[in-house]
Amino acid sequence: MSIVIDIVFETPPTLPAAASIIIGVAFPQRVKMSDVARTAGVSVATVSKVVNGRYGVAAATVERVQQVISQLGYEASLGAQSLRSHRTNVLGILVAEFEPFSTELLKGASKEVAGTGYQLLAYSSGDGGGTSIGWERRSLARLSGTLIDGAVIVTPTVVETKQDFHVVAVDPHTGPSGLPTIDSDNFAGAVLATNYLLSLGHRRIGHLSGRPDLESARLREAGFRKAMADAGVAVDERLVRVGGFRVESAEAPAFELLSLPDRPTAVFAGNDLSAISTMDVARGMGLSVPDDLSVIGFDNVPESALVNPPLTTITQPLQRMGAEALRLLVDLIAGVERSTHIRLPTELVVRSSCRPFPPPPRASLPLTVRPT
Amino acid sequence: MSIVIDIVFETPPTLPAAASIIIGVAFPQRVKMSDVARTAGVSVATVSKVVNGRYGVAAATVERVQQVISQLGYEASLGAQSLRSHRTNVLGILVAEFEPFSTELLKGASKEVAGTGYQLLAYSSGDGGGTSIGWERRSLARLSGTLIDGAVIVTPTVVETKQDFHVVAVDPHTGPSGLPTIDSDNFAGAVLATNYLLSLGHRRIGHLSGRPDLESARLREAGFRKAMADAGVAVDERLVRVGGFRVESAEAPAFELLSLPDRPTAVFAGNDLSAISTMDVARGMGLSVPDDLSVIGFDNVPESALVNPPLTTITQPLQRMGAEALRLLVDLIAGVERSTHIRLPTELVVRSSCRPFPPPPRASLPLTVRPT
DNA sequence: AACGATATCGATAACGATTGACACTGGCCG
DNA sequence: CGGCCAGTGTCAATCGTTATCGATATCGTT
Repeated sequence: MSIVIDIVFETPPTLPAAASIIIGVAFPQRVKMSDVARTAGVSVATVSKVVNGRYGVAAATVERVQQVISQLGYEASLGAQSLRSHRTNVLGILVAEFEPFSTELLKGASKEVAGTGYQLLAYSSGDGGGTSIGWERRSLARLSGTLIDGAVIVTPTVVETKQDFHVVAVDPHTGPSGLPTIDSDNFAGAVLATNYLLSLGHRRIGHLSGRPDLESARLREAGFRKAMADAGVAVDERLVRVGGFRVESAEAPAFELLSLPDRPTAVFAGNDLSAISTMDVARGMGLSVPDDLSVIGFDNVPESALVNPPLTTITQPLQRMGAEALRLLVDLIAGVERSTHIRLPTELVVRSSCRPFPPPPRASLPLTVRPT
Repeated sequence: MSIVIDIVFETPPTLPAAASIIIGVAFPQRVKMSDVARTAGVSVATVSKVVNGRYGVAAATVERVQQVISQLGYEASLGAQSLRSHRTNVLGILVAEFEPFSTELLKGASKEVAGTGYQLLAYSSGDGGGTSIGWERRSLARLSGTLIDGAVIVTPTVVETKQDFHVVAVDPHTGPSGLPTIDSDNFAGAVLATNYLLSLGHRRIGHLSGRPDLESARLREAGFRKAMADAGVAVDERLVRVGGFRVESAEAPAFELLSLPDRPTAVFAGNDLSAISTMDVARGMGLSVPDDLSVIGFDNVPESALVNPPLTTITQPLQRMGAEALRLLVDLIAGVERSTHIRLPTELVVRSSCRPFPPPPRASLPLTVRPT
């Protein structure tokens, strides 16, 4: 009758048939190379040769072994394989936790990895709160040498380099020195953000800085100060606090900032998460964003467009950064000679979380009604 | 002078000092258990006992070994460890690729994993295009038994269960049968979406269905048909096409749909990515969304709010689904008796990609100007 | 027919960590 | 003073896979 009805009714006889064979019956145990060897009547060494396509196996044997492999659904154990051969064709992305920033990088890397022959393994140390430094080193120690052929590390603060193991850092501690690095122009972006607030008339501008151990956080604060100085506006140091780049860690300093007797009229948050946190805190204090307080963020994670009001922010091309990091890593492993530091540009994205100061006379509604 | 200035200037003497010791000098090689043993003057077996906190080591020896471990920065190789002990305290999330849907689940799972003692490993088979079925089985075969203690599989179509290995499926092929499953109320959500378009006056409504092998896609189409039938509107089968849940795979069918002589006035896309794709195609054909075409999606991935115009869609609580999946997996491993199927609710999120049909007379601007 | 040159395949030793079995060291008691 | 026991620590086997190298079979050549 209809194509789609057909699909709905035709699928069961095919797919579930295969599924029912497989579910819980066929391979109750993991099938290993020795199973394949026994079934095919050869030794595990021969199976290994077939799997890795090495020389010295008769065509007929290759055929038979491959038959058995696909029949039994054999797949090499990543753990055992890497333990022995130190080559897995898997690349790692090491993050402290999966938050918007790192998942955007992940999306970019995932697109880039297609066609390279590598697979992607993202590993979270589970150290979200940043309670212990050195998660990068620990994760790297656990996975490198075995399991992965190279790694992209997101916002590392301490990194060691090892022999024969390639690492690319995204937004690291030490800035563009030492490790191959991908970052964006944090300084210019911060100047952009601050100048935007200044151009709206704000003078009492607060800043929630990021984790002080990250180069990007320092550059953003430096850009903020530079723009303020160039505009001839003195920075009130009470308006500069450590926000820590996370929603939870930004709450207290944001509250302090907004509790000041002469609170800022605008806040440049070190990243989008702390900006979102600031907006929440402001709302909780009965302040309206942007009417009572302008807020600008940094990063342009997707979440920044989802909040109310949508956040004005500085965009860095996160997915592209992830893709560039992956490409750089692949090139390093392949031994390609190339530049090992890539800095991508930042841009201002105007949404709705900032208003001029002092506010224009509210004639009707702040939105200008355009004539037909 | 100020706290922040202090931090900025005080950090260099401390952190980089530590970094410079570590970078490229201290541990050129991976440090393994035998290194620790040699340095501490004991055997590897003793080191293993200390690491795993087993009985039979003198307090003084424990102390000394731990000293050496932290001094050398030893960390057990995940590969070797799992190969032998079959217990790693790492849980896997298996996805075909890292796109908005799976990364949202990842965020939710990442939050939930904190405090459970597990770490998270996300593995992408790299099979983005869905070219080969069975990526779930292959990934599972590669990682289970070794490396991970349990897995969350995202949108699997074929799954086998193994002994002593726990798997939770998110949005699977077979619906809530067989595996422990997390999904959302796809049918109700689709009815919601379709009724919304109907309530706006649309009658020629197209549908871009999802991957026909996913239960969620079938339920969404079924909900669409049910709502249409209940409203007494016949479904024009030429307006129902397979969109495949991905941006690229939706382009051709979207183009076909919009090229019809009597094209639909509204499209219910199977998910947000194909909705976004539809909007792109429409723009490319000179059609305005929502003036010439209303589009509604499904999922409410963050990207849906970023497009222009922001997409009206059905929200499913993706992060919560990821969190629930992880919690279910942890409970299963711990042997907790509990319900193994969780269905979460869906809701309509109205943004700007849908308009009434026929359009209201355009007096001035479509936005009503509210009196002061 | 006898020989060596290939082709094919299998036994074996790692890789790094875990673990049960076992050997050593004292101290203490009979 | 010998023996026994508790307390420590080491040996060796093992997980699943790969690399080396030796063993066997096959074949052509003279």
